[in-house]
Amino acid sequence: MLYIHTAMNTSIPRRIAHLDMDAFFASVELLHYPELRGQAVVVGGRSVHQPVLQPDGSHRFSRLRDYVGRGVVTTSTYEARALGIFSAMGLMKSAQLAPEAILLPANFDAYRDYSRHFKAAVASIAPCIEDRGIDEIFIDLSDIPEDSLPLARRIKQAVFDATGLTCSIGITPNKLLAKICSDLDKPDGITLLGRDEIPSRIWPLAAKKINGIGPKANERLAQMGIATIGELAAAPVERLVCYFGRTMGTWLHEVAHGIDERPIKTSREPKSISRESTFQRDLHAKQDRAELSEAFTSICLRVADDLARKGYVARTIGIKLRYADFQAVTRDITLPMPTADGREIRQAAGECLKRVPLHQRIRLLGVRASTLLPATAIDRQPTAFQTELPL
DNA sequence: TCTGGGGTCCTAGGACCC
DNA sequence: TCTGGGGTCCTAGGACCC
Repeated sequence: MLYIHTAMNTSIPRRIAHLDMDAFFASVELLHYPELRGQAVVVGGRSVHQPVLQPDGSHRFSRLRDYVGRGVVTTSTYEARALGIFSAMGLMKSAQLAPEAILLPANFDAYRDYSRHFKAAVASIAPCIEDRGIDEIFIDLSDIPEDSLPLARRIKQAVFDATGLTCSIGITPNKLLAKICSDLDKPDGITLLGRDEIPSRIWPLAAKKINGIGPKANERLAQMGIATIGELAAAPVERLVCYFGRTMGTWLHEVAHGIDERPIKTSREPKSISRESTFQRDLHAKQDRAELSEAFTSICLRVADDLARKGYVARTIGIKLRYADFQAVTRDITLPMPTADGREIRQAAGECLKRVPLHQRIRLLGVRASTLLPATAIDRQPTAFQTELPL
């Protein structure tokens, strides 16, 4: 029962790795600015704080205390984390904790480049890879005849040779445990774990270490007197179902026992493509109408551009607003025919906007395209549903 | 001076159909 | 006269992740 069916339909235990780049964005920046090594460095904010090249060839860097605006921390070096600065923290708040920390703007083109390189390096050793974003991957090592420790070392070396960057790897029987384990010995670590070690090494960990248990679920667990994964494992499944519903309750019970049979997905189709923008100041629908309208159109055109570049058309167009009080609302509309056209997207998004209250000032505006189809599959005929409609 | 941007998945109610 | 039941689509909101 501890085994899963592989593609060959034989029951062998899987060997799944999770690889996580160490402080990825910040580490890429340190490759470009090695003089910052050992310092508290923060990546984030709007790109108005580029380092300035001095006449003597050195760089003048912005400090956190100089930042003004609505940015958040994207990544920070381990030195900055030691000062209490973590991802998603407001920059203005982090400036209070570490005013002298160096602030660098995010350079996503460079990170994407390094991302491709580290993934290619891993693929040269282990090709069965699931993308988990720019800085992490799952790898199915089941079919590779090499012991886990030397294999992990070889993968880490390949990543370092290709990028100059370190990563941390967890190797376990499934994705859930691998994700937990890659975080246990960071940075530059390797963690191997077998099923028999779940009680001793997983159960003492906080429940929120499980991917999928966020702040809300953690708070509800705390109300039940559950803080660790072990306490979650000891809870009767009926009690969890009672608190969280059937789906979430049974899932919590399973993951606490280290059960996770999700396969490695080596490719997937996108479900939605979206763009959003937080304004530097909150805008009013009437007083700032021109500014708002221009931003709205620009966002729609960017979505259209993204659709075209990626080769998709969308049947559903939606908007997202965040008001000054941070409350968010969404509206969407499904079109009779899929589109990737900027004007049609702007038109549909405009219809959505009419259905939203606009007395409060607006902090954020976003546009989303969903129900995607490959552009090649479409000759812009009405869908079957439409053609069958009686006149 | 709080709180980015790009995603996925789940829930839930109503419409609509058989 | 207390009036099914299941399936799918559409819409809105929210939790969560990187």
